Amino acid sequence: MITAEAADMPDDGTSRTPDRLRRLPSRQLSQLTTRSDRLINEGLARVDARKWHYAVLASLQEYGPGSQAALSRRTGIYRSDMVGVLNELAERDLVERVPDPDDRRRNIITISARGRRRLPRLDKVLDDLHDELLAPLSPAERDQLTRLLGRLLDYHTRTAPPGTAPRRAGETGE
Amino acid sequence: MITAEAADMPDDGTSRTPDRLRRLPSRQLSQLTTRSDRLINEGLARVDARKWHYAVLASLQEYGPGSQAALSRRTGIYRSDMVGVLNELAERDLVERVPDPDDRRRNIITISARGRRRLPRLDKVLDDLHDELLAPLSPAERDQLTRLLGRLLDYHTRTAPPGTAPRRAGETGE
DNA sequence: CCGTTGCGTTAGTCACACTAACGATGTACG
DNA sequence: CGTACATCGTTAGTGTGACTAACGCAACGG
Repeated sequence: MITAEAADMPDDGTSRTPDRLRRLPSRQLSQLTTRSDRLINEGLARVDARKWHYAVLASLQEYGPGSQAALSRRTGIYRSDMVGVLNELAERDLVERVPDPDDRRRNIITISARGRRRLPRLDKVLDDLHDELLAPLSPAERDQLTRLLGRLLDYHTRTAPPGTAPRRAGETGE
Repeated sequence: MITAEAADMPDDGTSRTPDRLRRLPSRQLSQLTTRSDRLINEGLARVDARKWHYAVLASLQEYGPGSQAALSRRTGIYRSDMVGVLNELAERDLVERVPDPDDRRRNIITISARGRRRLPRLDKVLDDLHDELLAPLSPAERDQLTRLLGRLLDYHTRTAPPGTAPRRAGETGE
């Protein structure tokens, strides 16, 4: 009783997603992430921010100033991409980038007063956005979800730290 | 007692992710999805498949043959991208693409014998990959997770069907 | 002194989601 | 019956995110 083609319900298949796909966690994750990312990006764009901005500002606030490389490690943003993010933040006077006198390779990034003021504002925006994201879930369920995700994330960040490159495997056709 | 900079634990910040970020569901989702996607893509690549292949084959198996547009709707793959996916599947003789005599705009896509044989193989591969993906969770927890994700997905697919374009909002700088 | 390692930066790759526009066809309606 | 509109398959292109490669420079370590 899986297919619904020969029966009396005329189903050209236009209807909806196959069962095999609907319950596939990897698929649920990527679909939901697509929605989530869109929601967050749009919301942050409305206040002229991006999620990387928040990540960097939060990191500076919690751990204090640091080099770009350190920031990269804290936030998970690649150091190649960090350059641009810091440019954007500096343009907006949310951080200051000054050369480290003790190690002339480094820049030291500091959160500015303006950046410090910005952070709670972004907290609020994100909070509201997550309210929309998690709308159908009760507080307890939201908690469950973040705990489950947290555990998975822990597991996978331990076993596969970034830099573990994606393999390109056997291509038969083409 | 939030920051750990002035105390006795020398924390250049290289350590780890700020708390604000770690518990952010949207962030957990995208990070986990990155890992998940990598895992799945690599796993499928090893058997010369991609997730879209699976999606299309599963859809054909469950709902029977259909036009490319119908397949798009079932799988969530955009019809612009469906072209390429079907090319790949046809190259591998997993589907057949024949013009619909009743509607000359349409192609009718049918799963081939080979495709039908392929599907359980992919089921197995995906099953194993999900075992790795969800490794730290008990069966009950895995179930919880998929139910929570399912509900969120339901909610957001109802309220924001694809085609709801991402807004590009006020850019002050640049 | 020299090799390695870390830093900031530039440039480029690949996949994904999505838009725009096209020509050919089908459908509805006045 | 004709014409406006919708749908189909297809091509091309956009923006973002994650990531690699390579660079020149500076620091560290033997």
